[in-house]
Amino acid sequence: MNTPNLTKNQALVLDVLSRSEQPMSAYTILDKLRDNGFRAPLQVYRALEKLLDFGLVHRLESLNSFVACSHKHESCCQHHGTVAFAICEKCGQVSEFHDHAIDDRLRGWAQQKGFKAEKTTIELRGLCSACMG
Amino acid sequence: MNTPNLTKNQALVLDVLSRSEQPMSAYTILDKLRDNGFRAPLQVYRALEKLLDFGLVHRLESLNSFVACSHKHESCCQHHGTVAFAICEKCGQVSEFHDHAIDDRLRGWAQQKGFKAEKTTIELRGLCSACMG
DNA sequence: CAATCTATGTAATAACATAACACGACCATT
DNA sequence: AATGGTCGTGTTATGTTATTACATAGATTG
Repeated sequence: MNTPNLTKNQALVLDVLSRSEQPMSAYTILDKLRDNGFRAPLQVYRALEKLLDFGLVHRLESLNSFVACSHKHESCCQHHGTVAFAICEKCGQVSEFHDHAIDDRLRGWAQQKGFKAEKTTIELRGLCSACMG
Repeated sequence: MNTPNLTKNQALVLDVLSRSEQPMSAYTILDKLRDNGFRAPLQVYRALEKLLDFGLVHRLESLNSFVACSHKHESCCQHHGTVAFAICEKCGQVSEFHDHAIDDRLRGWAQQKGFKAEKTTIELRGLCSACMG
């Protein structure tokens, strides 16, 4: 899944997400793109679907929101196994990380149980160091 | 957080969830409980909120659904650290498991980054062994 | 040119979740 | 018994997230 040329809508959505410090819901993205001709949620969801496929964007399940992948451009996260997220409840900052040991344990469990994992979600909700005070 | 006596609504919701082979959305639960006098989503959500607190029910973030905790009664999951779920896309079966090594790695990452995790979500989506064929 | 594929636009609706307000049961204290 | 507090509950309305269905336009290819 190499990152192909993006369509206009995909580029707009990715741009908005990339500039944001925080995850955004589809509807927030929609609002930001009204001036660019976006009228309906579907325009956002369709762009997001592709961007997720390309690995340029991640979906945060526990927030029903989306973030741009923090691994800037070219050859993104595919190489790193599962992506984990630490989400600060206070400031909204999201840290993306990878851990091979965790991947191994999950793979081990799946193998032992005969479970074939297509997609793995790991999300920590809490407070980042800056917000702990 | 010991498991206290449940109220009528909490008991009804837990009962419905416990009998189900699959995770249920709040609205599906609501439908099942119409005959018991449930009329509005809030009745379900309020019961779920408490059951989640008690650790008798888990929320599956990637499904916007709920399951009864598989550790039957008394002294549930609190003792096991983070709970992980493997969810079969085909049959809906959910397997709940715990892994101390994963807990350790996540704790290690958090400690190193100064992140205080309040709640951790681990969900595998895929196919269970019975559905792989 | 037709056939097809992909991206797009629009409207309507479905699915998930919460806010706001009211009422009654229970319990403690006065 | 009266007061006040907390908690569970019921109801209506509303807010938020996501999808279905249908129509159009452009590019590509046989």
